[in-house]
Amino acid sequence: MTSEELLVVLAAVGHAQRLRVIAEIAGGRMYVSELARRLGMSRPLLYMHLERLEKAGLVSGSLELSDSGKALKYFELAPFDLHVTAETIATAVAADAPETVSDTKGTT
Amino acid sequence: MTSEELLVVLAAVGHAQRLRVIAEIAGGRMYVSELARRLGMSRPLLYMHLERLEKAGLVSGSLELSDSGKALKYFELAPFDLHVTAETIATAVAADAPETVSDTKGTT
DNA sequence: GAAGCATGTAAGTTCAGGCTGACACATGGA
DNA sequence: TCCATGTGTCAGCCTGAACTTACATGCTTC
Repeated sequence: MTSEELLVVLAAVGHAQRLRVIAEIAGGRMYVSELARRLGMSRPLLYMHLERLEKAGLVSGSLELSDSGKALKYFELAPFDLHVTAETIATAVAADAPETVSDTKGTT
Repeated sequence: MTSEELLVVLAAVGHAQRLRVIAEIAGGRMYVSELARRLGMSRPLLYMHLERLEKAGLVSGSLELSDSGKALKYFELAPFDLHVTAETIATAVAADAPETVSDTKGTT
């Protein structure tokens, strides 16, 4: 895992609102408008956060038709298990910068 | 663990530069100026990041006197092991908001 | 057709965090 | 004394993220 990939997830999860979003849909899938009402935030804003969470692979959304024929966008948690230690981070950063500067080998 | 505490750590670790800082001192303790040179960033900036990491409990610094009598501020990793799952988050957020709105119990 | 509720998106604004440059101060050595 | 190197802090700029308002669109139901 590169540091960039790790960073996307960490940055995604490192925000109060997004933590609330995760906590909310941890209780079950929900469509956007409903979720926005529950969390007391505007839909456009929620959209942004959901987008970010989705890009990080933490949630996944799917557009579905309700009985009444209305289109509802449901979001649910994607199972994730992030283990963060100094080693994890060091490894990720190392993977990100392949060229060991201190080394004289010019394996370019 | 409240969501705030969790957030401090996650936000601290959710930044490229700070990941690099952690990765760097994962290889051993180092004083600020040296660290700044290695990472190629200004000391004031590094200070800010170190402060944030320290507040999150990820690193710890100590001012020491070198042989030459110069004061050096050494930073080293604080052992940490962060496990992030939907449950972790949900629990933290729940701990943050003690009043269960949907519940009628007034166990305040 | 108007009202209600849903998805999307495109403005625009505000604000915190990231970052730079310059400073004060201390010490050791030429 | 002057220079190099270290700590520590402050003022200020600037970018990007967060957030709001407003709109277009589609579907039902009255």
